[in-house]
Formats: sequence, structure tokens, C-alpha cells
Amino acid sequence: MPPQPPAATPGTAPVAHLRVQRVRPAYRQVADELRTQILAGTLPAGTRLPNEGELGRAFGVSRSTAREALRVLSSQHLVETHRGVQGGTFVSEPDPARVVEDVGSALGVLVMTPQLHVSDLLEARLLLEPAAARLAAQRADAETVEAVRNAAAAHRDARDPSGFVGHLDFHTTLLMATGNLMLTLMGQPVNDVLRTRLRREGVEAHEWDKVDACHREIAEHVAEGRADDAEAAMRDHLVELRGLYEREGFWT
Amino acid sequence: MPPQPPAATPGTAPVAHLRVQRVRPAYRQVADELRTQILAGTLPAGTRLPNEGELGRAFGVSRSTAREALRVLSSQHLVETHRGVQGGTFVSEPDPARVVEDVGSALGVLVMTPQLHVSDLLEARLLLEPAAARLAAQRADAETVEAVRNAAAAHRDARDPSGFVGHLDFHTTLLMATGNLMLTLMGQPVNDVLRTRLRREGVEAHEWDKVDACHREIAEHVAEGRADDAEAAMRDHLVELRGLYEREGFWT
DNA sequence: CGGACGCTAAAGGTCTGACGTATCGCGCCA
DNA sequence: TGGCGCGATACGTCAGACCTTTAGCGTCCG
Repeated sequence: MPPQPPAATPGTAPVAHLRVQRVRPAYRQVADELRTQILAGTLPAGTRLPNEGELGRAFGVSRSTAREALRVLSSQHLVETHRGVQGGTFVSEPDPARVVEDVGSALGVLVMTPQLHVSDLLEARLLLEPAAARLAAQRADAETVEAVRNAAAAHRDARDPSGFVGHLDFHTTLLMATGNLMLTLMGQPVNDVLRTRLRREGVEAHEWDKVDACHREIAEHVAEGRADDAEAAMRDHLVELRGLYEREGFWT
Repeated sequence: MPPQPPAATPGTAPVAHLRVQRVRPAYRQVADELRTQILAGTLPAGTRLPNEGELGRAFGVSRSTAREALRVLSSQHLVETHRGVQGGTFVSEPDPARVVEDVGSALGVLVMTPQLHVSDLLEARLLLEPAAARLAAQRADAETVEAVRNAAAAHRDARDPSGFVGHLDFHTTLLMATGNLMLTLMGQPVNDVLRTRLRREGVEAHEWDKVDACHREIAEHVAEGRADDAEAAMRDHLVELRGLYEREGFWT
């Protein structure tokens, strides 16, 4: 995807504004090699890598360089390090929660640019969660239904009168109730970003009561397996919430 | 979510099996501090940080430690470094493509675990893309329609008789045609993972022709603004594709 | 006999100082 | 006037040393 097609004007060449890396630094090569092996399964989760000195020697680089490579992998949650005897560097177990965190963080950055607006998040959620509610209603077993019900109960903490935490926990629980982790991975980061960007001050208590009522209604639809009702109720709920966001303003 | 509630047995305390970090290493503290400032906007994109030596001095750590902190941030695409005079470390511009890459990579790892199955990806796509097709049909302007049409044209490279690249470019283009970046961010990594996991050998040419026909049909629906038709056609298309995946097997 | 204390080895964490090397601006020279 | 090479700057890499954390194990005392 070339941002600018080759300029026909023979004057100044189309400046490549992005500086390219002529050479890949050693620490990057080491990191890439290790990452490849981890992703290929050559180094399965739990594997203990050689200590930093040996690792460097194995790649023909110094310990510092090996360490920088490990910092890269560790910040991508591919390995983790522990100190002390019996410590070392270990290949990490894949963890969906980490992915959600990272995506949420990245979204948090993007949402401050003109490329991604909060209304885009609201719209995406409006596509995703009603469908999730439908699936949850079709599939949830007794235990899951209980979890959804509990999430909808949303004990309101005195120090958190808006019940915002409980509020979003319900959406999270519902996404997980679909049994499809991918839906959680897509929806949860969106919810995380939205949570941090709604100004709660202007929302009155009775509005939160209504939110809770919606949650309980959805939970009941899910519990009873009424897929159509669950989907519709969720859609209504999200539309209402969107109004809240738009009224209170998120374009800080 | 506590994996084990506090054991009532007074014997041994409930062992925390996850090793915790008693102290945060200096490189992590530095990285966290810088990340906070970047996310808060104190260090806007394009800012040039002090050179590694000064940065270390500013935090009271050595250059090596400062470098390790920078490696962490750089691997999260928050900063990038360049060598030479006029080089240095700069705060990065947020880049959706990077996010897509990272999420795709993370999904690639998760999809090899029992936690996430390829069928989950197919299902998620089945929720997302028909809705995207609807939105695209409702919103696409002339230029976007042209892009979608071109993507559907899918010139079949002789060395790529399955036209797989072109095939997925169509889905990508359609997601972007919604004008909602969030949908691309959610859908594209899924497509990327699926692309790398379908065994193409067993798929015959006439089946790819059919895929192309579907694409062109969807493109036309989008071009004509027939939202319902576009959505339905995309749904049918994805269901058919899912059959392909299930037949050819993705459980390598 | 048993539990608490403390030693010790292994491995990551940090520091120091040095040298290599990619870049780019500037000035010299043809 | 224009191409070329010098040099300054900042990242990249290396080497070696020392600190800190951690867990295992042995010892000592109650």
C-alpha cells in the first residue's frame, strides 16, 4: 500500500519519509530467531532457556546483547524471567488476558488519534455484543448462566456508587459465556477503553439503576435460552448506553 | 478470579503458585515511567528523547539499564530508534497496522492451544463480516466502491493459482470500506491467522472461481447500496468458506 | 526429633568504560 | 556548481566486574 504513487514530476524524487533499517541489530536478530523457534513450537511453553551468558555465547554475541533480545521477547510476553537459583528465562504459557491487556492499551493510544473515534468503538460493540448475547442464550450451561446472573446482580459498592466496575463485568461475563474466546478477545479491549473514557460524574444514580435492570433482563433471557430476546435486549441496552456516552461526552 | 479460595485447612497456607515480582527491576520502572508519560501525552509522538546516556542519568541508572527500558518500549512500538547524527529515540506515531500485526501474532499463538480453536475464528468472522458488508453498502463512497470492486477482481497470479492473497485482500478491503477502523482491527488479525492455516492443496480451481464470484456479487451489492443483500451474500460466502476449512482440515 | 536459622551456589540485575559503526551536515576541492 | 570526504553524534556491541534475589541444604539449638 504505497501512500504516494511514484511522482511523475522529474524534479525531486518522492522522499521516502520513513527511515529504513539498513541492518538489523544483533539483539533484534537474536530476538527474531528465538521468537521463530517459540512460535514454531521448537521451544514449547515452560522450556527453560540457557542462562544469559550461555545464550549469548550460543549466538555469538555478548551477554548484554542477549539480554536486550530477552527484554524484547519478555515485553511481548513470549518469555518470562525469574531471579535466583532455579531462576532463568522460561518460555511463557499463552495467556488471553495478556492479549486483552495489550490490545486495550494499543486501542487506548489509537483512540486519541483521528484514526479511531470512540463512536467507532461503540459501533463495533453494537455489532458484537448483541450477537454474543444470542450465542450465550443458545449455549450457556447452568454454571455459566449462574455466572451471568451474578454479574448482573452487580452489588453496588458504596465507594463506587456508579457501579461502573460491576457494569462492565457483566459485559465481560456475557462475552465469555459464548464459549468463544475470540469474541472476548475482540470485545473486552473495547470495553476496557470505554470504561476509562466515560465521564461518570454526569450520570445520575437512577440511570445506573436502569442499566442494572437491563442487565438483569438480558441475564434472564440468556438463562431461559431466549436468543432473540437476549439479542434484542442487548441491542437496546447498548443503544441507550451510546446515548449516555454521547451526552456525557468522550471527546476530551 | 481466585483460582483457589483461601484454604480453610490451617496447615500450609494456600501456596501462591505464580511467582511474584518482589521488586520491579530498574529497567522496568524506567520503561513504565516513560510509557506512562507517552500514554498521557506528556511525550507526544515525534518527540525526541534525550540520548541513552542522558536518559539513564536522568533516571539515576546506567546506560545499559536505560537501553533495556528502551528495548521494551520499542518492542511495544511506543518508540523507535535511529542511528547516526540526527538519530536517537523518538516517540512513535500510533499505527493501526502494527496493532493488527501484533494481535495476529498473539492469535497465532493462542490458536495452537485448546483455549482458542480455528472454528472460533470462523464463527467470529461470521458475526463480524456480514455486518461489515452491510455497513460498507450503506456508507461506501465512489472511491471506496472502486477499491472494493478492484479487490474483488482478484487478478489471479500464475504462481498463485489459488488466488489466496487476492482472496483475503477482498475481505480486508471490505472491512476498511466500513470506515470504522475498529472493525478492521478486529477482523484483520482473524483473517491473517486463517490465511496461514488453511491447507490450500486440496482446494480445486473451480472452487476458487466460485469464491471470486461471491466476492464480485458482494462488491456489486455494496456498490449498489443494497445493504441487506450484501450482508446476506457475505454470510452465505463465509458459511461456504467455513465448509472449505472444515473439509480441508485446519487441525494440523 | 524437629523446626528455625544461615550459608552458599546459580542466575538475573546493574554498573562502568571502551570501542565499533551508521548517518548526516558541512566544508573543501575540482 | 557539484560531488566527495571528514568528523561529530548517538546508537550498537563488547568485556568484565559486582550486587541482589532466590531456593536448597546443612547445621544448630530447643
